Amino acid sequence: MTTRQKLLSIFQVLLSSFGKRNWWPGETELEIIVGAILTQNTSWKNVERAINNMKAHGMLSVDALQSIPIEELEKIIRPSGFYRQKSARLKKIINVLHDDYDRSIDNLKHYDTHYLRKLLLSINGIGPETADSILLYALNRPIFVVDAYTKRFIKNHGLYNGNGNYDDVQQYFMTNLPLNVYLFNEFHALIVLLCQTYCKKIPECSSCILNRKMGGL
DNA sequence: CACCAGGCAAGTA
DNA sequence: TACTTGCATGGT
Repeated sequence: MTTRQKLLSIFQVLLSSFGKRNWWPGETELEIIVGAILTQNTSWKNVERAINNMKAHGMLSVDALQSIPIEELEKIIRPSGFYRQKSARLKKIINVLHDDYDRSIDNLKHYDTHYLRKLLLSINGIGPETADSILLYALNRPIFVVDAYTKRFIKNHGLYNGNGNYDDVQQYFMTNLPLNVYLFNEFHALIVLLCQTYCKKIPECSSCILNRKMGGL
């Protein structure tokens, strides 16, 4: 069984067990970008509070975020934690959109994925996971998102024995799977749900659904 | 009470 | 290069 076959069969088990996750929660591309920053080391529940506050204040537009004083933005996103850092980070990415890309996320769509990843990573406060989440979930690019759950998942199930470095883990998935937006979208979301449900801690997840349905792989 | 959550950057050795 | 620390709220 090749790695590709193994990963695809895992994906099928997760999909049939949990169903489509339909990520990313969010009505617009900007809301997805905002959520990607607000969820940095933060539970999604708290991010929802912050985003709801933003909606109530009409803050989910490039122009509104460009205009609002940072002190006001801090108050609005406070429930998401790290609000001083995150308000500054939101301001930085909005400044790039506003000043360099004509206030429109649509204009980003003309650029290739590699260029956009470099652009996102050049913005202070956007690291690899946030950049890749934006690329996959807001801009529909075939980029595999790696997070703490992904690393826990491959470690717990003995799928990959590298050093756990972000780029290496990402390459493990991207060289062993077809570069498909739908696949990467659902796979990442399903890994998150799997870990939230079963694989709470490294190194054991004996009750994990994969162990039961696939004989421990 | 301690520990964690859909990270990142800056500082240290 | 590889590790440590600060950032901050809300839930368990």
